[in-house]
Amino acid sequence: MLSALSRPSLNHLLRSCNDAQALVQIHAFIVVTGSLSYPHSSGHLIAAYARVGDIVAAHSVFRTASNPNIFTWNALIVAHSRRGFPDQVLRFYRLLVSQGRPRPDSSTFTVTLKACAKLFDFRSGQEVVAHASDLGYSHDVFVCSSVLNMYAKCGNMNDAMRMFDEMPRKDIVSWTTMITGFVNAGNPLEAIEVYRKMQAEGVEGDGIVMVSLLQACVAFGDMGIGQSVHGYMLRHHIETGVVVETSLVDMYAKNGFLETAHIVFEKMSSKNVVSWGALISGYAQNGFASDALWMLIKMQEFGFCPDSVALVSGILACSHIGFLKLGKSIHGFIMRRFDFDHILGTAVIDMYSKCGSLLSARELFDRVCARDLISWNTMIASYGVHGHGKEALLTFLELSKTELKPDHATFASLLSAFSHSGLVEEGRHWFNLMRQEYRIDTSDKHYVCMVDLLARAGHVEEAHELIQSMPDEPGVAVWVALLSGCHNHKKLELGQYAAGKVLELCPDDLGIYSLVSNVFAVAKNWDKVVEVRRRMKNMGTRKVPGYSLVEVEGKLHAFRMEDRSHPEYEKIMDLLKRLDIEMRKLGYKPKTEFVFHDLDEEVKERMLGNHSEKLAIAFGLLTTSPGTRIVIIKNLRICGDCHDAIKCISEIVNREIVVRDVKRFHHFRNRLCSCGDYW
DNA sequence: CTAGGGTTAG
Repeated sequence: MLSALSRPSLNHLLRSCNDAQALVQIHAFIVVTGSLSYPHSSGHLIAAYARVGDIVAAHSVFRTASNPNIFTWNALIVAHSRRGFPDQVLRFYRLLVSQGRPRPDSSTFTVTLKACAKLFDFRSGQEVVAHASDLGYSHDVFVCSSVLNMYAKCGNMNDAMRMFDEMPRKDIVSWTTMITGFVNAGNPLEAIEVYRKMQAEGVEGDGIVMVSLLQACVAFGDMGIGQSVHGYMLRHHIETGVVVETSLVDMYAKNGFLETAHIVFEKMSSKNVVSWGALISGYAQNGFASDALWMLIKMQEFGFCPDSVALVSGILACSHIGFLKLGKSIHGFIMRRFDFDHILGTAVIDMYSKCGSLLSARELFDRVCARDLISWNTMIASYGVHGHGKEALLTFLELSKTELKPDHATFASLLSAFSHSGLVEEGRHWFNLMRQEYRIDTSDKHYVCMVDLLARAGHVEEAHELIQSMPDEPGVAVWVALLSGCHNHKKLELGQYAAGKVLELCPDDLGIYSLVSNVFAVAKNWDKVVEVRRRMKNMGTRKVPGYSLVEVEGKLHAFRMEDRSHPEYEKIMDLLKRLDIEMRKLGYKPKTEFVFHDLDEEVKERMLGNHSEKLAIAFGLLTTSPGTRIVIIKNLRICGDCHDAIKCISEIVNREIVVRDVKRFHHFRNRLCSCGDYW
């Protein structure tokens, strides 16, 4: 004969049970001894089943409970909340309310309000708030901070603030709710302001508050505040866990301090996939592709399976360096393990496009069901950078047939596609429609596209008039667009005016200075030429070294200008020498004006011949079979001489050559180039 | 006697 346990010891047993099998036995024991009728015991049993992940068993206990009290109900509702089923929380809350008994208590309301917040369901939230206040919970700190959070998550910071001000007692949770609310509303200044008030009232921040503050620093883009938060945490011995430390890693990474981010990461007491994801995305977003990919491998060596965030960052890194082979294999990994969501799908589409495989990008775009506006924008932009303006427009028209509404980014991509393809009429037409029909505010970006489009086609006066009609002060890119158009069409007067504007705005791109200097040189304005040259010399230290990447048999090969370190250097130079002879027969003349040093013509020619893209192409020709297409990824803008040279090379060797520079793709096939002049 | 605030991505 079994004897029943006392109520406290039974409840204690249930609370400490974390093993599914043991729980089943305890359950059987409870049933046999008839202890289920103890108050709270069925609640504890439900909670225990929820803890071990058996929501079905939790349900059945609830159903068989003879007289469920509020504790039993709460146990079931909390079980759904913990397992991430906010809609079920709401469902059982409504069921409870419709029965009229037992009376919901403070916990019922807090959990339900949290569910509304998660679902961004403001209407249900208001319903719950009304009910809670009817039952006299308007001053309950727990209920109040849940209401604050519900308002904040539903984007209603005004109501949240009003209620917060009226709260007689505030605790650390209600303060934090307001701080994070403002951070998420994109108002980091207000968030920091609330924190200051909290401090002034003598409430000391905890780890969670620090997380919010670090996020505020990221949103604010202020490294100084971030570091002082870190310092404060150390001085005040604020308890840190994975989440807090991950936020620190993220803060340093997003501000571009990858070394510090890595040190903090290494020192973490424990790490999880999110910590890895924060560091990897930091590397990927700051252009440190190889570090991102290295850490993606490392995390697996440490036993972590990459989540979609880490994979998206890996994909992003591949896009950066044109690593198609690895991008493809990550794509495969995703297909085996995940369903495509919007973000994964868009990242992979973008990767194919950026690695030169526009067709694969489109194919995936058509196959993936998870498409949102950003996916469409990405596809339109992909056509644009590849110089397929017509297809960009067709895709835009397809988008128009969906429920999605094109935004400023859609039009930026579309207009840019027109400008890269020389579709002047379309550009004018859609620019006007954008403003008049779609009511989208024009930004600097849109003007850059339009000025570029018009000026490139020779309509420099119209482009200038457009600039003069701009509501805000035009940025340097707008003037550069006008300048390059004037340069191409030998409009010297306006060109020099635009050049002056460009110089005023101090761009940090050497290529732009060379364009400026060129315009003055053509106009025989030698004083200005000398001045520009002097400024170029002064910024020599800020020069980014140029490099080109080419993928051969799944391996990336990097070349820098005059890079003699490559084992095949002799063969590469030999091939380039032989090509040079053929190129000259086709009328190629080295454009020595693209060497910005005062040197002999002969030396300049030799320097041009050593440009990284030429080395990479020669290596590609030597190592791939005839007829294969060669894709080059360049970190700077392709130079005008290389542009001419590659046109000829493509014809001589009968290969399709694709060069991606910072702005767009240049497709070369048999002396045709999809983008006209190199600018 | 439980419940409310927190980390990474296109």
